Amino acid sequence: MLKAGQLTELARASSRHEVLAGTELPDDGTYSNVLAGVIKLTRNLSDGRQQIVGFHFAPDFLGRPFEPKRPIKAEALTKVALCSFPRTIIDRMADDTPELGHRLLNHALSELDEARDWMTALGRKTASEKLASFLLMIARNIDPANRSASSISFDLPLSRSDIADFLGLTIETVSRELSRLRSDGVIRIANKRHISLESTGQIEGRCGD
Amino acid sequence: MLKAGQLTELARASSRHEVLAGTELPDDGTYSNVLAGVIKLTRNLSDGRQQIVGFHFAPDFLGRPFEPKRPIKAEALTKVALCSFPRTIIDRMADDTPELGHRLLNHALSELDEARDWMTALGRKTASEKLASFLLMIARNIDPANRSASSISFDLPLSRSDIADFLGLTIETVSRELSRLRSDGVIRIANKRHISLESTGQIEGRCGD
DNA sequence: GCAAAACCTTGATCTGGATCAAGGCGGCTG
DNA sequence: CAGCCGCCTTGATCCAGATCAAGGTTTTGC
Repeated sequence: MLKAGQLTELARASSRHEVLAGTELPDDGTYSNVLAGVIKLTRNLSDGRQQIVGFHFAPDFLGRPFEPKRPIKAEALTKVALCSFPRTIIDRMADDTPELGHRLLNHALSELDEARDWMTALGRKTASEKLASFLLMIARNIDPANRSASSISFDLPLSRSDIADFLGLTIETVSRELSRLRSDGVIRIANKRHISLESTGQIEGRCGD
Repeated sequence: MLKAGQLTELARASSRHEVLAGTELPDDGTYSNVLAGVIKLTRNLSDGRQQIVGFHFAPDFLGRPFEPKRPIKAEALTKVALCSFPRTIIDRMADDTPELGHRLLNHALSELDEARDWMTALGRKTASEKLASFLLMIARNIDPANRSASSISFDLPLSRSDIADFLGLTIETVSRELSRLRSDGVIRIANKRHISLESTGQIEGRCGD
């Protein structure tokens, strides 16, 4: 898709780096590829209420070509490996290479689809449906190989408080619903953070959609 | 931004048409400009619960270049005037004219920003903050000239039931919160659908962000 | 290895918004 | 113009999830 000269140029301008969990990723006008790890995007109301409005899992784009600054903060949830490029280079290449422009557009559109799915969850699903939908989403994104597996096991990259901020609930409700899923035999929980989905079918049935 | 030949080609391939309020707009792979009116985008859960996930006000793009079908339905809320183009032409022109590609991308990104703002409202705002935010959003979009006016008056293009489906509330709560805003002197309501915002500052103060 | 801090769970109680219920108000239709 | 239907409002009651409260468990720092 890219020409040889472009690849060389990209390679020269790129910089790889790693950040620890908890690091805030400044919006420095840079465009990045997420090589490993998970990033959360949060939006705050003035009185401190918080909503997580999206995630970036590896491998994924990160950055806002052509866009004005927004009151959205990006923060690493796990150790994250990034490969960054100056925005100017990407913008120029997108002009020369329609295929790259398509990919940026497609990526934005699928983020939009996801945001709308979560609007539906936030507005119309019950707490227990929200938790089921959330676990399935994480399972499928944390390792793309899981997409169609019938039994999945993974480490949650989020604290209970982050989960609450994503699902529009409180920590206590998240904890209670996880306990309920466990006692219903739908999931297993080890060390608070390690989750096993016994049967994806059963979880899917609890998502409400 | 477009070359003369492209404009001719677009004009030849375009088709203008109007639809009545309530018409569903089929996802026929077409790309349209909304010349007048308001369109709602809805997503349904299998048991009938519904969420409105976005609106299109004139003048605005409508269409999903390069994207697979999604369980999202578009429906005219008012009489709508559209100018449609076959997707193939737009896609081809976007390849030739980077400026057009940028506009498509920018448009998708601002829809994404809006969706995320509403995620925050759905997850973290109270019913009364949701109503205030909603009225302000409608006021600003129904007539772009309103953007900075301090006192605005307009006809709601949505029924109470649509408002409820957008804000994740019930009809009754929407009605009660509107009554409260009226009795607090923040808005005036005539004929159920005609709203006057006495002072945008006061409404802004009730949006929670 | 001990203490403090951070995070999580579970129970008791409360409450914002849902649900149930009963009209009110236009606007069509016959 | 009477009666019906769709839409909206308002009141009474209920309940899912919030808030308040009290530990338990894991991690961190010294």
